[in-house]
Amino acid sequence: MGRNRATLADVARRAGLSKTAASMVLNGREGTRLSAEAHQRVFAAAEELGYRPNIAARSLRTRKTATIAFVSDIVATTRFAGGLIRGALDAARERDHVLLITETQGDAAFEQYAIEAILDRQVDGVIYAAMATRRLTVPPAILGGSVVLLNATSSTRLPWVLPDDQGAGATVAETLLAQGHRDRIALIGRNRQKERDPEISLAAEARLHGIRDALAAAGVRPLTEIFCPEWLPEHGYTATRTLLDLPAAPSAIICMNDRLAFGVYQALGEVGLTIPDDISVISFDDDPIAAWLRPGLTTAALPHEQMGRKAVELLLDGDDDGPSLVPMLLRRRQSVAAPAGTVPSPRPPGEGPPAADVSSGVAR
Amino acid sequence: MGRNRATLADVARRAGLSKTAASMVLNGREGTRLSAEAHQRVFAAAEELGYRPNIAARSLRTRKTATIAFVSDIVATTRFAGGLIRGALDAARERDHVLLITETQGDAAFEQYAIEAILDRQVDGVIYAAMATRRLTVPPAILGGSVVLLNATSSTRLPWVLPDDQGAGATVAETLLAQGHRDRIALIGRNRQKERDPEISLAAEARLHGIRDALAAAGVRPLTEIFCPEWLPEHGYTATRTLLDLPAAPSAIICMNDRLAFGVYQALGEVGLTIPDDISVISFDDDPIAAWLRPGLTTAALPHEQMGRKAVELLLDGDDDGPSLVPMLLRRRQSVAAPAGTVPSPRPPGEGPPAADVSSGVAR
DNA sequence: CCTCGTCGCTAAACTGATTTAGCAAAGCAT
DNA sequence: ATGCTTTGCTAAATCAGTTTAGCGACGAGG
Repeated sequence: MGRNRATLADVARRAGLSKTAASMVLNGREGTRLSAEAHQRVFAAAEELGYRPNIAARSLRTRKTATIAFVSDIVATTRFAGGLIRGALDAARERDHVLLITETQGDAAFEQYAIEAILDRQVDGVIYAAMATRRLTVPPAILGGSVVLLNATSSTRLPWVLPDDQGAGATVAETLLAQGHRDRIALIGRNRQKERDPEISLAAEARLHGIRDALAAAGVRPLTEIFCPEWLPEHGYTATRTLLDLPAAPSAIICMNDRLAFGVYQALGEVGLTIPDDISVISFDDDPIAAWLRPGLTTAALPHEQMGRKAVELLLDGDDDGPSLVPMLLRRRQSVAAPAGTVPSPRPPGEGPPAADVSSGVAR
Repeated sequence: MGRNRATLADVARRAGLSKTAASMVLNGREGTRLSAEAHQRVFAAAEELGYRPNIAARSLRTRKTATIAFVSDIVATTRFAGGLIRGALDAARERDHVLLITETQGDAAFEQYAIEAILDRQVDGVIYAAMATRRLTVPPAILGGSVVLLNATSSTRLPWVLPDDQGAGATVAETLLAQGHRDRIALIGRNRQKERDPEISLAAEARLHGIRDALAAAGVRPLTEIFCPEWLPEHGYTATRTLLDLPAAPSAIICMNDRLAFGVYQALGEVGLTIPDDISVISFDDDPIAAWLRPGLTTAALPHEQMGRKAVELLLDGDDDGPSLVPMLLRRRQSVAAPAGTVPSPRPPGEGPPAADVSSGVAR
């Protein structure tokens, strides 16, 4: 692999010039006074030899490696990681960079290893990513270089990229309101721990706020809010059973994530309630299951790919250092309808949804 | 980041020895005649200075980078990728290596970019991975070095790592047989394309063979085999509706993967059939949804993590070049029971499953 | 004709490691 | 005392680039 590759010296020799000249031409150095003809000859020689610079040699001198480290607590192994990595990968490729991936798994020793591996390889920058949107502590050792936090914030003053969970909360609430739901909107997935401890989650509080504020703006309060120890299907299931035992039946359920919603579907199915005719369900994340459920689950999508992309852009381009809240678009499927017994607001065919602006999930 | 790191020269100076001596000591070179005291001094100096070698400089000389490229068609962005990457990451870390990740997305230009990036960085080896278990074509440019195929085979003579789909097929069939299912076992997910074209899938045919052979060994033939254009929940759903319209009702359904099984659950739920009391369901993959379904889906798990690990081991250790079929263990949950109207074979508590050897999913 | 500046280019230093070739001193045999 | 080997260590080359310093030729101005 890579045996007998042409070196810069080979190119220079073939072009009849010095290594210096060849280097300058190939690097497009300004202000050099090399003739147009010299340029031609170098380019031709490089082309003919299929010359590719040796990155090790180059970075020995320049301390640049065209490599970005992607360090995550555990993200690389999660189903959510895909988008994050893919976006970063794409953006990196566009900038002729490559991604070095490591995982700390929340283990101090592993983190130490990752840091050293990164430092040893003199990466040009570090993307420090978290699986769950949260606040984390960045190891001081890497603070010397450029670092971008992905799906995370930190007490350190560092650029970060987060999904706009609060905006998504508003979008979700407004979507239900637009359909005519008002006083019978239930909320599943309240969780004190997640809401209070930013080291665990930033999403819980933000989503809750977005929902509450949007409802309040319409003069509405949630009918019930059910707490869940975790955001897994089983908890959505039991929460729904609890909910259905309550005297007042909800017309719509907002779930704090899609896995909860899956549990809601299961519970509703068991008691013979139909989505969305009897109850609407709406949620967050756009987990793959959202598309697989019947009926398809309407949900505010985590923009993982754009987030990964953005992180690389912040790291490498640096220019765009505005707010890095990435909007979460609402993926409209079939789980939301007007409340039962309501005449849906008239909507002539082909005129689009009644609250089109809401569906765009604008960042705030 | 990594400013003013101590160099080998610094260590040598502090130890009062030459760079040569320091280098040899730190690399644990045999046959050097450096005194025990010299060793001590070098180690002490390196320790005191927090010396870490500059990898660029080292690999310029040695052409080794302690870096492995993980090239995939699209695997890095899939939910299935997690385990593959995590296993590789772990095994790489144990061997003091790091992973460089690229994705070709099946695009020739991207693949070209990935190859060049890899060659430029002089990685020590390449893991070429596929999302779906299949046969693929390895770009000749990387054949000069060491390459291991992960979740894929190739016409090129290269070591590969595959899940033991055929063994899993047998395990699955035998599990149903052990429960007393015989002549009413239906199969959902036949697919001519997948079964015939190894470039699309190697799993379909292997699983089918495993199932058929195990059933045949018990003198049983599948009751019905339903074809599906894809292996998605909706296809499992419609396949089940079709199945239920047939005169003979199945006692158990084997699905070619978990997403199909999800569709089966949906269809069965709609018509009011209970799993496993009315019908048993069993499947392949151990997709996250398998655990979320109610009842939990019994399924032969794709051993992604072990596969990723194995790939690195083959690449770096090389010694173990035996068959790299990684067994797929059966994840026993609650979706399989004895057929309705059957007295379950007596099984005293605490004695383990009736066919314990089957449950271990031995590779074959 | 001399000096100075610009043009077009190059030699050599430098990056930080590994590795080859070999040197000085000590030990040993003759 | 002399020659040979072994011991313990080092100078210098090398990897493949980038970068600094500067050289020779030429033209213009005085």
